[in-house]
Amino acid sequence: MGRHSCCYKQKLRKGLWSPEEDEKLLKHITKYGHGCWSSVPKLAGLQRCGKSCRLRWINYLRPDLKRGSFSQQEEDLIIELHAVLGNRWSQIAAQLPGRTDNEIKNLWNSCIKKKLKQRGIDPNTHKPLSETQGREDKVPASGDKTAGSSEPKLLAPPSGNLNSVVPEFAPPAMSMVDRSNSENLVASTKDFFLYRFAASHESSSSCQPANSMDYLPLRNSTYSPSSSMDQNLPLWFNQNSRLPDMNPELTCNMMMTAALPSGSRSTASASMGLKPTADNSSLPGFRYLEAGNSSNNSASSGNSTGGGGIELQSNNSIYESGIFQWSDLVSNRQAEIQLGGEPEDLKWSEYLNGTIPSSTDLQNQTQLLNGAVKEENQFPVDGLSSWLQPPEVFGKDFQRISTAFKQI
DNA sequence: AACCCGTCCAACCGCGAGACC
DNA sequence: CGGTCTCGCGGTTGGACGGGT
Repeated sequence: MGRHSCCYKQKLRKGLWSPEEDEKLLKHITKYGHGCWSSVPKLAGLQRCGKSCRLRWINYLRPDLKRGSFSQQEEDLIIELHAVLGNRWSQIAAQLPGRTDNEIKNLWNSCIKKKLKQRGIDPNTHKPLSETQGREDKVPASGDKTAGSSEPKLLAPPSGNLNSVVPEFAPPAMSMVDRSNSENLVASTKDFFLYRFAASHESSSSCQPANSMDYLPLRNSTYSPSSSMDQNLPLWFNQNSRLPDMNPELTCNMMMTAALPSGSRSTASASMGLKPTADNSSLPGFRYLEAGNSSNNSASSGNSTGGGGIELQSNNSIYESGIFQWSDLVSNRQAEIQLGGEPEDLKWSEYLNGTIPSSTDLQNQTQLLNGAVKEENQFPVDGLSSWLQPPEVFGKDFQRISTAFKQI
């Protein structure tokens, strides 16, 4: 390990990028892709290190970047995600389409922190300042990577009262599976995080990882203004990720029931090998799911309202029990989603497909849900997929959560 | 006009992790 | 199995900018 080799090289430019440099980099990457970043500057004729080129591309030149100030919805989402994820800016950024981790980090440090403090909330713990002031001197200095806010909330909820952080959260776990009391305590907290992941990933209508095209936004509010809530709930799973050491059935049930409204329930298999393709990525109501690897599964078409969602087969649906009220859960989100950025949504679709989704997509969706799901690691999007790499957001986080709860 | 100061943000730095040899 | 390379992440820095004096 050690320092990046490029750091030793001489005669490399540093500092702000000139328009000419931007143009060179942009032309090179759009034409050839980045491949190995260390070779990019040489091939592009830039006096920069590969690291610098990568950063410039990710933070500035990438075509899917959203420009302009953050909306209130985006800020709220950042705060919520930070409460759960801590300073994992890249993962927070993955929930905010077109935004970079750097951008979000800057926003947090320069703006959101202040706002939270003005509201009497500790930005590190998301608790009222009055609660945390006594312990303020014990907060590790920034730079201590082993502590602070970067990993604080996986072993314990951000506050004693989950609802204080996620007001709409209603722990569904107790009614879902018959567990012992001790298990319930762990499971309810675990459910909270699983729920938070599902919820946070459906929380934005433009739920699209910022730096990847391997995860497509499964949203249709853009295309179907009168769509019901279920259509607005994209759910993301890394097709490469699994949920190690967790009961897959329970996990799947929780994830899916938390993510889908009762009105949209149809059945699908516990093994969601469904992956986004250029064709299905923009399908209304279609959700990209993967929760495991079991074999005896099939997806079936949904006859749900407004385009159909899919849900894991569940013997213990919390919806059927009537305990978990979807409408309460999603009401805030729905408002957010419907207020969400239409231009960006359209941009994504156009960007990926070159067209705006038509009604034929609905037919495609049905076909897909009937089992004609094509497995693809990278869907072809006119070469774009070759230089946009998938994040490991879910794989890492589920593993972290799983590990964390194993320790409880 | 000149200076100071605070804010914002692009870019850099150092490190961990994984791939590869 | 250890060394090297590459990538990606999070923390930090420094310059541009704007407002106040």
